[in-house]
Amino acid sequence: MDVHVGGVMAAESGRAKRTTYRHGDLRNALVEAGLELAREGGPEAVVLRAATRQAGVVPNAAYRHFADRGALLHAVSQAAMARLARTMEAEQAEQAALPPAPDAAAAARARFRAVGTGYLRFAQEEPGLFRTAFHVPGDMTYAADATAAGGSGKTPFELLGAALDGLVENGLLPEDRRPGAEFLAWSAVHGLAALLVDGPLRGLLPSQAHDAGQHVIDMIERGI
Amino acid sequence: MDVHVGGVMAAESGRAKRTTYRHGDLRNALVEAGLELAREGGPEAVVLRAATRQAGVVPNAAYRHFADRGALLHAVSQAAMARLARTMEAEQAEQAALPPAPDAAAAARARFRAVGTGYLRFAQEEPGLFRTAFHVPGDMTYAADATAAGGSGKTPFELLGAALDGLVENGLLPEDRRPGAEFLAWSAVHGLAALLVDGPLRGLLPSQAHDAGQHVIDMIERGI
DNA sequence: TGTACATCAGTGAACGCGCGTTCACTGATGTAC
DNA sequence: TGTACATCAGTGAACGCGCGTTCACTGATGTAC
Repeated sequence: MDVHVGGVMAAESGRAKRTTYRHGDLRNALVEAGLELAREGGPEAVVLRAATRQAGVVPNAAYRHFADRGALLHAVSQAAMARLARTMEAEQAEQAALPPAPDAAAAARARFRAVGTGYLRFAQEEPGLFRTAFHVPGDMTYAADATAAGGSGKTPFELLGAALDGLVENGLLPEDRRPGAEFLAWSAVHGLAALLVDGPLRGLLPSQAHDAGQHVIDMIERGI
Repeated sequence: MDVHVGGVMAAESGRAKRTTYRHGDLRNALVEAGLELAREGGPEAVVLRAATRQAGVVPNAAYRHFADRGALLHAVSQAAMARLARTMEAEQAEQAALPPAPDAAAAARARFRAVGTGYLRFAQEEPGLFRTAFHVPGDMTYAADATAAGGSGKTPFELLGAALDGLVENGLLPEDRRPGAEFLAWSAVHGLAALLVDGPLRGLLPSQAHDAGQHVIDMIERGI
């Protein structure tokens, strides 16, 4: 039941064992290994030797694909950000599919709330990846960095912007309040996420965390 | 111009040089050294050997006062939290002293806003300490941990709670909105802090960051 | 007031560890003739 | 279609590093008589 990928024998789980001298897709394998490490230990756990070990390769082989450990970590961080984007997109899709077709304003509002709900869900389900996504900041705010985007080609920040635009278009947010609104919404949701992931709210049950998330999003809708 | 502290010769800056066999106040010196390390490198920089080096002592001397590196880091984290509390208290005191005596409601509101402003000021001025304060979460939410408190004996979380109580007492916050309000306010302010310290808003100028903070606090007042 | 002694804070030397990174290499792959 | 060769992905061995932690020790301090 092994799967061949360019000369790689990948057991269905655990580390790969190669049958060929060449690996074939080492760069991706290292990023994937890095994600696995980050999932459990956050950015500090993205250790070059551990990643190569998991890819079934000698440590210095990584240097064919990354300048140094920082470059690997950066790639992993971008990949984690892309996963965040995908979770947000999935949440939006789910919300859109669920109930009987509502009016356009209700749909825009649901899309906005799904942005926050998806963000929080990702933080709770994948705290290690969440922390890793935000570890190498760069400028993901403005740049449309494709490697940090989800299926729609939008980064998390761009998804939020689009949702806010939807609120304005449907008269749910006055146009003069639009500028800078992403930072207000983002701060509130990101803060709850940080408190849940790292901080003193770490012990909350998933249902409690969900409720807290809905309350925070309520506050944003009122206060934005 | 050296100052004697229990047999310790402390140069006005830099690392201490002892004249006596005994140090006299090593526990405090290690926490202080840890704070200095954390200030520049966050929690990861709180390295046992570096702290003892800075205290002018052999590495294993630390084990007279801390069970292991984690215990030292925890103490440093608590100390950082206490500094956060003091910054918030200082901000409140400043606000209270400034303008002509306003009515009680305005004072309560100013005290509330000062909680957030002080929190954000600390995050910007001392990002390393801010990250360190939140690195070992424990349960500072509920426990009145004296070592994490400021001059008033209140932890940051308790300062926020008291400010919210003040809003209720002065009719600025409906009583039925009070429960859980600290988590809404905290999330929003903490999120902006995290984005400023670690995240994509890291490059903001102090004045821009201040404006963003005031907007977030405005949102909280509206949406809470 | 003076001496003997217990306490325990800090010393000195050493350990094993995993890390990132370097070097000169080997051998599979794809291209040119 | 078959052979020679350049390319470059992965190997193997080694390095120096700072780390946390352990051990048996030494000597300053404070207390009991």
